[in-house]
Amino acid sequence: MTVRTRFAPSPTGFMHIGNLRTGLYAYLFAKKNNGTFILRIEDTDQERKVEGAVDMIYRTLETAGITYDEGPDKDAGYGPYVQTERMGIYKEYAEKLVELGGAYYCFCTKERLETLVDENGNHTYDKHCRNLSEEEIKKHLDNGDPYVIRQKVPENVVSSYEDMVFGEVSVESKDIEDGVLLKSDGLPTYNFANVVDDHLMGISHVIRGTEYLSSTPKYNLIYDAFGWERPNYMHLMPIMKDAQRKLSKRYGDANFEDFISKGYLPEAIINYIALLGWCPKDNREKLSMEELIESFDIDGLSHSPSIFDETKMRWLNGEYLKAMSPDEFYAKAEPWIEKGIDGKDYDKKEIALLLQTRIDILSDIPEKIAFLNNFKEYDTNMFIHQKMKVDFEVAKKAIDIATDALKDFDDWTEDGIKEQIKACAESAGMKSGQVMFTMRVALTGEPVTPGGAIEMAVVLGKEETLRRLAFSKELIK
RNA sequence: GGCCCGUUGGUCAAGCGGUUAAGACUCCGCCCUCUCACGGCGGCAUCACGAGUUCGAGUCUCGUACGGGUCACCA
Repeated sequence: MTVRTRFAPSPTGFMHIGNLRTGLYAYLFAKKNNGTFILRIEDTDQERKVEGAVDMIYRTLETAGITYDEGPDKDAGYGPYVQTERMGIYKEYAEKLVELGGAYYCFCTKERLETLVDENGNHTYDKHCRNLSEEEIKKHLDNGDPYVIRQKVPENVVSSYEDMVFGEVSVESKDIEDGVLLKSDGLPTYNFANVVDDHLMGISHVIRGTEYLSSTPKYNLIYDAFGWERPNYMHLMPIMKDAQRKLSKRYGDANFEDFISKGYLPEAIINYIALLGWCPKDNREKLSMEELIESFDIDGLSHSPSIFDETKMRWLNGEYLKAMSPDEFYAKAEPWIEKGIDGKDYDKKEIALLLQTRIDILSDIPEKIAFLNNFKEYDTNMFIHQKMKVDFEVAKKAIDIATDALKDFDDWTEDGIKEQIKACAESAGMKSGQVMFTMRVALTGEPVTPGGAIEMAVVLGKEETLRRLAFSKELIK
């Protein structure tokens, strides 16, 4: 069987993580089965359309590494791939369905429809126009009366199908409404456009959110009425913000681009969301796109919603950062380091080396190195260290030792400085650890730094190192 | 409310009738160590509840509770 899957987002804003995951799974499933992955833009809802949203979809898929084989700009004979460019098609098929007995004209007014509300406030259609005679229909049509075309749901049948994730799903036809297929403005509803497009585009596997799980039998009835082959279905549980709420655009940072600008790597985001609702057979946690394709299987799909946990995504991102070569990491980190040192003349490569194992996301960088261009009065209590046996007296002595050791010293390398400090500490009768601890604080004014005293001295350079030592000495007094 | 779907630690989750109920994140402790981090080792903590089927149930069935979805000329 030729596998053809599709991702059909609506251009109504930025690309939401949950939505992206649906696209990812459709992509993985297609690639796993040597199939074709198709992008279709579902923009029939003109009211919710957002300017620039289509570009956002392209951009997101590209940086996420999800490449479609067919789409608006890659027509393989099934186009157009944008629903508003397919408008003529739907009306034609809706009329065809009427001929086939699977749909009918409905001339009910909005006012009449509004009176049809059940005790729970839900709209229900009473099939008023289902059995209009040929003459009545013709009369309305000739009058130019506005109309919609509704699905003619067969009576007393049970529509069921085998969902690839949930197994058998069935719904009785009495629970299915004669829904609108073609609106009075001549445009199709999602329900209809979706079926027609999926069929015409030869979609073999429909992969989408569970919100469609219970309406799928209704769509199947349309396939049946046309005499079309039904596709296979895979419904996906949503990604949640917490136990009750779906991840929502309103909470701000649930979209792909935001995470990218916060310093997440696209591959880490993809990896993480792939694992939300799916688990590979071997339980691996870090997988590249190729590995995801290789190990993707339906068995691993979850039957229950998953809560999005940014803490874990941070961790995963950190793993990706650590796995990079120093050069790769530097390329990614450089702009953030620049931001942190604010134009000061420090060796950015050296700084990158210190940072690589100490951050989870790139945006952690500026804060971690702020002390480099911001060194002023600090709390001297930092010098007091029980375990190290350092107090103010020891600290002053240690600073003196360090200063003396370095003021005429020129081998400004890690090894060089380290040996020099060690030697001088010992000959002064002090533990090198005490000197280095003190020196680290004296050089940074921070309780926590991305590296020890020696590394800090190397990054700061000789001149700045001596200046800060002197400054700290004064401060302790 | 009707219908549909679901429920394993705080979170992601493995598990497909017999397990000491994996693993990961988080958190805590220890080791390493000039702070932190990395790395290594260890720890806390889970089968929603009740019946049934069975020699045996997280795994099967049925109820209950809880959660989600859906009932539009939105997608």
